[in-house]
Amino acid sequence: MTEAAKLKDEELSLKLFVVLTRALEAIEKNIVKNIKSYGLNLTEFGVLELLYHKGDQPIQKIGQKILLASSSITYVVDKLEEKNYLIRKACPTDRRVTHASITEEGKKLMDDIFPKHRLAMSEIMAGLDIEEKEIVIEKVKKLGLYAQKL
Amino acid sequence: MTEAAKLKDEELSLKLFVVLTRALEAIEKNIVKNIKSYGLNLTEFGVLELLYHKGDQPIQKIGQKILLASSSITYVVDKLEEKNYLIRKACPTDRRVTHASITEEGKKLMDDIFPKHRLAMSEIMAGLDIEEKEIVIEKVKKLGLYAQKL
DNA sequence: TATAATTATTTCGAAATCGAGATAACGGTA
DNA sequence: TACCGTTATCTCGATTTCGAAATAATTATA
Repeated sequence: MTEAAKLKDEELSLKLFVVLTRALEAIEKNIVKNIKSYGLNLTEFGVLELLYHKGDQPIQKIGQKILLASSSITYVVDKLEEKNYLIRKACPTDRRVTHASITEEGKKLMDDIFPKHRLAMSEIMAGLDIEEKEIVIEKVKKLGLYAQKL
Repeated sequence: MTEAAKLKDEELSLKLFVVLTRALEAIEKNIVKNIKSYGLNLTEFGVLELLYHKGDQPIQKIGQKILLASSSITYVVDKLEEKNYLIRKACPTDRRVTHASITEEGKKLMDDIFPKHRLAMSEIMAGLDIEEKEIVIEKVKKLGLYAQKL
C-alpha cells in the first residue's frame, strides 16, 4: 500500500467505526422501545429468544452466544426466572452444569412478541433494500470475523 | 413487495442486526484493549478525542455527540477532571453553561495515544479493503440515518 | 488412584449508564 | 418588569454490566 492509501485507510477505518456505532445506537433505540413495552430489555429478549428458538441451553452457552460475562448471565437468568419466563434445570450428566429452559409463560410471551419484533425490525431496517442488506451483511460479517480473530 | 420478498426482508433484517452487533462487539473489544492500557475507557476516550480535535465544548454538546444522557456526561466529565485530563470552565456569556476543556496533560496523552489508535484502528478494520469500507460506510450511514428518523 | 488443571456457576464489589426530578439561568411575552 | 416555558447541569437511586475470586465438579496426568 502506498503512504497515501495507508492514510486513506486509516481515515476510513475511523469513520467506519463511528458510522457503525451511530447506526447501531439508532437501531437499538427503536428495538428497545418495542421490547420495553413488554417489560423486557434487549439482553433479556436475546436470552429468551435463544431459548425459544434453540431450546434449553447451558447457562454458560447463553453467555457465549449473547456475549456476556458469566456473572452477568447469572444476573439476567435470575431476572427472567423471577418473571417466570424461564427455569433452571440441573443437568443430569454433569453436575457443574445448569440448563436454562423457557417456561410456558415465556413461550406464550414470545409467541406474542416475536412476530411483532420481526415486523418492527424490517421497518427499522427499511433504509436499505434487500440487495443492499445482503451486501452489508456479507461485508460486515467479514469485518467482524477478522476483528474477532485478532 | 411480494409476500415472499417481505419474508426475505424480515429474515435479512434480523440477520443484519445480529451481524452488526457481533462485528461492533469484536471491534470494540480490540479498541478497548488498546485504550485501557492508558487508563481510559471508550467513553472517556471519545470525550477526550472530541475536545482534542474540536476544542472546548459545552458539556451538553458532548452528550449529544457521544450519545450519552446528561447525567452520564456529568459522571464522565467528573472522572476525566479527577484524572486532570480536562477542566470545567464557566461560560462567561451564559451562566447555565459549563465548558469542558482539555488540559495540557490531556493533550499530551492524546498526542501519544491518538496516532497509535489510528493505526490500531486500521489494523482492526483490515478485514475490508478501502473500496469495501467506502461501500459499507455509505450503506450503513443510510441505514442509521433512516433508523434515526423513525 | 491421587493430584493438578480445567470448566461451570455463583458471589461480591465496583463501574457505567439511565431516568426522574432539583436547581438555576435564560428568553420571550404580557 | 414579572411571569412562564425552555435550557443546562447536577443529584439521586436503580439497573446492567464487568472482573476477580469462591465453590464445586469434571477431566487429564503422573
